Amino acid sequence: MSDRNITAARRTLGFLLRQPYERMQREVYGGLAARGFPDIRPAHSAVFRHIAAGGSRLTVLAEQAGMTKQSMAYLVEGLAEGGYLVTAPDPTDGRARLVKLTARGRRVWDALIALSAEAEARIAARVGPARLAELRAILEELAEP
Amino acid sequence: MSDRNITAARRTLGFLLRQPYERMQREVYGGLAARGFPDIRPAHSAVFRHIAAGGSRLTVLAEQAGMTKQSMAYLVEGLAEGGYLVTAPDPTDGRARLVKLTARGRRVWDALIALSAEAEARIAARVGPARLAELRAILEELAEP
DNA sequence: CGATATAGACAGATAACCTGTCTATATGTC
DNA sequence: GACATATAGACAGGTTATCTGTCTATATCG
Repeated sequence: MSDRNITAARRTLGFLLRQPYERMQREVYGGLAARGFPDIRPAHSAVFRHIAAGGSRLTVLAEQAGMTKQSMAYLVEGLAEGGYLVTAPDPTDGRARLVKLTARGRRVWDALIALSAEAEARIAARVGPARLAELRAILEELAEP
Repeated sequence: MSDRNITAARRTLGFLLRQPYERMQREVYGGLAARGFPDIRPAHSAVFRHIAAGGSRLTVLAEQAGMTKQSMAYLVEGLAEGGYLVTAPDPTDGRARLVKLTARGRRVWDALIALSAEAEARIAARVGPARLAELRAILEELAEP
């Protein structure tokens, strides 16, 4: 009734992908806020996802996340202010600085993984573990090259 | 090597959902630009997706899209400037205006549907139609309540 | 050593949202 | 019909997450 256009055209795959993605995002970042990290936002995952144990260069992080150095610098700056990261000069290159997680940052990373797993478990509870595994397999296949 | 963290934790479902979603988005809106609609951006789909044939009220569009009236007004304003929409007073309510697609707006809608179908067909070509149908079925199931 | 490339800082812009407030118009109640 | 309340949307202003362009300091290569 309200969505005459959509149902006539049926829902696009993009729309169908976005719904659970955004739902998971709300659940995960809501959970993070509830666990005492209210200033961690979805965009920050670009940092957490790629940062190496021994620290990473801004430029490398930006490249891995597929964004500009400036954008990454903005995200890193916010996280550093919140005490999730520290930066130190790179001893092997005077131009560079290494960005490293603090203990607090590592706790966020752990929480992020745990909350994602919980959200995924809720999906398994809804559609069954087999369907979830199928979904995962297809998405992994799509992610490949 | 670079993604030690991620592979250790394996890729989150959220991450796996986002990749094809963003890819489709790039393909669809890139295609739209190539077809002569370079000023249509992903956010505008919130308007196209919900607008009724006879015109819709701003407030209704905002509600259907899950955003504020102000945000919807911003999107509608841009589309009206581009000649994709017109607004007219609602004859049944002096406070309201009806937002309607122009012929140009309808061409965008058609292109949006066609380009989404093409993107989906490319996925079918990669993973096979059966896998795509499975993906769609699971996502539809997740979208339900 | 000098030319060129790279790391990241600084300045400024834009898109896509948000909250809060205000006016005009409707609507339901007495 | 008057008045209280609700609704439609405009106006002002803020934030987040990106971008481009430019600049300096440091490296590296020939």
